[in-house]
Amino acid sequence: MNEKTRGRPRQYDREQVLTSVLSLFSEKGYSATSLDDISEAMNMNRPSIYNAFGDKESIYLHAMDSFRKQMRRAVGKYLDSEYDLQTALMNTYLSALKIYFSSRPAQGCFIFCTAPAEVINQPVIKEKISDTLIEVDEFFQVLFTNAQEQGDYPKNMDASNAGKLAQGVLHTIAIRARAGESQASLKRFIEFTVPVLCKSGSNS
Amino acid sequence: MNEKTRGRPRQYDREQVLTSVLSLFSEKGYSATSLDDISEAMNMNRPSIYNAFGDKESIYLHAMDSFRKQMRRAVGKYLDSEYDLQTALMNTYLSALKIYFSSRPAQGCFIFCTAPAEVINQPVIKEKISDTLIEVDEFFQVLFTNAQEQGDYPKNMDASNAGKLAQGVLHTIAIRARAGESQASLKRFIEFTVPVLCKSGSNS
DNA sequence: TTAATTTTGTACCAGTTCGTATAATAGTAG
DNA sequence: CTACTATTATACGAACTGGTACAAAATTAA
Repeated sequence: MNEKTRGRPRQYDREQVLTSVLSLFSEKGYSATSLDDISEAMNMNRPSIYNAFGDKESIYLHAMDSFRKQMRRAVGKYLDSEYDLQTALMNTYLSALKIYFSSRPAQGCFIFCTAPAEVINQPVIKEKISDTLIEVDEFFQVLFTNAQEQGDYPKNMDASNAGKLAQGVLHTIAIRARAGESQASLKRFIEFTVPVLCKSGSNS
Repeated sequence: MNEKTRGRPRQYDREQVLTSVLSLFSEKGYSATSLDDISEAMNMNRPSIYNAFGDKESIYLHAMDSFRKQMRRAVGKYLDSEYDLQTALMNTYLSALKIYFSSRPAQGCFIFCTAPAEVINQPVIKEKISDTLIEVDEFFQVLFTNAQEQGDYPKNMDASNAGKLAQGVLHTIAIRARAGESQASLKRFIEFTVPVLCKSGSNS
């Protein structure tokens, strides 16, 4: 696995430093994070960082990708249709909660809590956050479509908008976690919410 | 209304410059906005700004208050119980949409899109955003409680969490608007969502 | 007028910002 | 051993940062 290349060998591990800078950006946001901060967190000096990841905006974009990967690893399995709708939603939200509360104090969702601030003057970030929204919408939409096929969700409901609403729940718990609302309170909230999302239509 | 006071008269209008700086912060976020930007937007020089509003963080907090006032003016009337639940929710969301799309490009909600980024290292902003969440939760909770009293919403449902979910819808349309989703698309989304929020329980 | 008071305008400061030019280092290839 | 190459390390610079000291200006009070 360690192909020998010419030149001085790099001392950093790409995945690892991305994780570090992700948690740094997650704490301070994009604009409040300086390259000195980044350099210290990555334990790399400036030219190395530039060589590896480009400028500050580009580093941030890499961090966004890294976070998306992390989320996919956590919830991708719930796309398998062995889970019924209610279970898949519940597990997805619980997985998200775990990530949102994984540091102290809770930082919520890296993307939805820090990227929106930058969006107006940073078109590339805007595009990536929009892309993220679409991917997550599709994730949830699949859940509802599968449920419709299995008679678990009314077919007259719009699975696309249902998916958007389901992502909306993610947004609000992200913001609330970061604002200091407790994990227990948010767990009660999703326990209330999941049945609402599922049964809307003609159930009891 | 123009009480004569000693000293050189001020040349700025407090409400007006707050509106200006609100729109500036809304565009760039807290950290990316410099005092030079602020000074230019307010058309005031630095010492005057300090004298009137304090330091940068304090200016931002004033802008948050100003935005909250604006929202209250827009949706406060829907607390009157002459509106049924569905109408009150719909009108509230439509009013929010109007504000979220009031500039080009759409900037979404000033508070929920720019403040969360700063929350971890700025306790005062964290407290104010938490305070905002509580106020809005209570607003929506009142809507559901009133509906329960009028037999318009099932009494076995938890009005508090229903209110939180209703605010969640606000969060997601705020983020989506800022990320570039169209107003028409978001209108369709809330038209789907409002019935879901209202009928959850034992309706058709 | 003169003094007192408040706001405005200018100019500055020390610290930080992002980015890069240049040199040193640690490997491989021949 | 010598060239070559890729990474690391140092150091710098021009622009900008938030905040303030100090003087000028515009008003009221006496």
